[in-house]
Amino acid sequence: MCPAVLKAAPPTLTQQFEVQTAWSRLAVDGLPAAIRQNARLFGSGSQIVHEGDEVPAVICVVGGWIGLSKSLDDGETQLVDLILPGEFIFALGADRFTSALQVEAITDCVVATIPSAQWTQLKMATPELESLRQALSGASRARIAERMLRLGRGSAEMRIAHALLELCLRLRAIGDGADRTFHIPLTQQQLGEFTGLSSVHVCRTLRRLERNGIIDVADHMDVRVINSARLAEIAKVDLNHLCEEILPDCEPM
Amino acid sequence: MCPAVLKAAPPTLTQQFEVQTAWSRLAVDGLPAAIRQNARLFGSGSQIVHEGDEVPAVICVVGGWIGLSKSLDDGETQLVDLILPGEFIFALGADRFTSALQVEAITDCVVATIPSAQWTQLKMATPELESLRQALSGASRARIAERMLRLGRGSAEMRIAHALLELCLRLRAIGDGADRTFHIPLTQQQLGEFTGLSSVHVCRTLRRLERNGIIDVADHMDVRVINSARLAEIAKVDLNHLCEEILPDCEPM
DNA sequence: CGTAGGGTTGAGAGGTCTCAAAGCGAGTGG
DNA sequence: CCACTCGCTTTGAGACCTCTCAACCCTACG
Repeated sequence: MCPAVLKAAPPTLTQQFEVQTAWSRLAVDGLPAAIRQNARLFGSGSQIVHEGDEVPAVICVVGGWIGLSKSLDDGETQLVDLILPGEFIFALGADRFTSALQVEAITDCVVATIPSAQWTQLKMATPELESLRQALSGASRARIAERMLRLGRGSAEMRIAHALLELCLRLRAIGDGADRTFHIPLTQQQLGEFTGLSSVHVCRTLRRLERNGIIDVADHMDVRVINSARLAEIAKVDLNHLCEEILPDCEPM
Repeated sequence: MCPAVLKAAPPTLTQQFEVQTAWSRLAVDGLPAAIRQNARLFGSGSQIVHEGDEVPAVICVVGGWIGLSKSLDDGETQLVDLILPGEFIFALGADRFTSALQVEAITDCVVATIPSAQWTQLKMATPELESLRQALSGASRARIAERMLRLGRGSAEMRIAHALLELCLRLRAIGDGADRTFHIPLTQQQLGEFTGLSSVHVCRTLRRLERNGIIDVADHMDVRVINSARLAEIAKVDLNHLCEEILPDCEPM
């Protein structure tokens, strides 16, 4: 079920660096090399770091979607954050050796895990990496807070609407989902784990939004936002504000 | 309602440094001085950083409880994290100028906000500060993930039980709440904002736990955990594991 | 003594969950 | 090429949990 690592990263991986990201615009010489050197391919569903594993200092997602999750013993799972291409994962645990979160490949993906020692070296060479870390982990924290607010206080509709808008903005930021059409590589079950809903209720909620002409969902989560103003209203978000908050840099939609 | 800053920190503040913390055990010469220099007293309810404000690099909580929260326009609020004496707040926003969270004094408290420039200097002088940052922000992230899991998937009882255990452990770690008796300076309303419940339901849930002989709650949140094994079972936590995860260093209870 | 801010308790409404069954599409082996 | 299976989606029905509203109590405080 979980084919572990597929294979060492093939040379073509370099092409994936074309994703426009915060760090690709930074003049950080060592970083691309370090990423290239550590990049590996993971099959969808495979664990990149197990909960409790020794963890690398930084995990760079080059291509594909990563999920950070946490589970109860009975299997109930919460997707705490989704990491998209161009984003990094920092500070997985309280000590530097144990991960508090499970890091799983949602889709097939290319990921570079950078060991602490190497990261320290890189930071010596390029102090800008510190601002990069700050920007990316701040953005992650902001996203999580925003989601947590709706998890604690919002309706199913609000949570779904918010999740769709968040993902739409983030995808746009990496050059995907222009014209507010995009694919979400999650099952309704996983979207439920992300929003704290049962898969059944995710389905109902999506269809209600669709019936009301706010979005359109085709085969397996091909989403088109038809009425983004209305969707933002349901999600109770200010799009401009959300954008500034959850993206390292941005323009509104 | 919100008396802003009460006054500049009086000399007696130094006494509050007695709290045993991760960083007090670190040989970091510059830090206590920097904290003393920037420490101020805030009255309960006052804003330390407003959502959207320019933010300091680090906020050090010397005494009292701080709440990090996020609100919807209609006033619905989620307490994303609670910061206790000895803990620091890092990386409030995606850019370094805008806070994604509201930072509010829950009780009267002593807080030192360290500007970016000074923090950078301190880090130059004492590289260990980097591990400190990593430990503390990792712990915060772990706590948030743990809570988010229960927010998304758990019952009211599980959330309350977890919150009580988390706070009990964290208080014990700073020398408070030995014998599993401790005071939580939150109203039931605020505990509801922390756990994603209405204040009414917080009340009912606490009383149910009390009726079942698991905890005892006296005037205004003086909590005594009577049956910690049962409470952990309800919270679905492994105390040892939780301890390692959410505290920078620890012993189980 | 009156007021205000919590806490407690009840009743009813509503949202979300679970269980269950059926539909659909892609991949597989006959 | 067709059955078959498997995973995912869709829909219905009923149960259950939590919310809201509302009243009352209690304590601290002016």
